Amino acid sequence: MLTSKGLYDRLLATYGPSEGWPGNRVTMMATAVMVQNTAWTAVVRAMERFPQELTAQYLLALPIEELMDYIRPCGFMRRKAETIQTVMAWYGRYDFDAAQVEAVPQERLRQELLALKGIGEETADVILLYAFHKPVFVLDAYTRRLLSRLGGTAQTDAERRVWFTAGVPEADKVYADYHWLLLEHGKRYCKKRPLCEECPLREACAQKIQEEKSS
DNA sequence: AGCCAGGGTCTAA
DNA sequence: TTAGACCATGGC
Repeated sequence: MLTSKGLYDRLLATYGPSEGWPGNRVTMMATAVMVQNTAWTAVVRAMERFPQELTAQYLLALPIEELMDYIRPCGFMRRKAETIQTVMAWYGRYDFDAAQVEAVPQERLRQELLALKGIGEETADVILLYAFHKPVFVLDAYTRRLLSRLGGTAQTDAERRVWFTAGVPEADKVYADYHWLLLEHGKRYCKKRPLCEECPLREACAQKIQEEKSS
């Protein structure tokens, strides 16, 4: 079976280096909430509805109904509007100063984020990685699906994390690129089974594809 | 026309 | 502790 490093190299060669999560830190955190169980195109449409650039202070000062209206295209607007303000209030505990946040150990930050209503493991990890440059490997629907199709036998997220991080430099830049590459790949191929014929990873997935055909 | 997106929370058993 | 309902909207 393909190794994690092999997969990373293959994806990098295919799609090139990532452009990272778009927007400044605050935009990044807000869009991380907006994209929960939502297509990225909806997030883009929501961002276009805001009358100005996002800052933490602006988002905190917005009446909740107004914030809900801006993010409407993303769905789950009641919950997400509340969560966005909750995250910004959390950022306020550090005086909206990224350097202060980054000075805190990764695991403690993770616990703080997980304690916020509306922030689960994936969103917490994405914020740690892309907003505060902590070396966290992010697991999401795409990475789980792809690992399974490669023939991975990991049953839990802990096991999946071990597989993905083995043999790969433990650096936020690498994890960020890797996560982004997995998404780029997943959006193009793994969602649509017929496209497997032209997928750059088709040999690596061959066994799984065969199993599906025969069932 | 229905299915599902880069999830998370709450509740019931 | 785990499965299932629910949250809302838009793209395809």
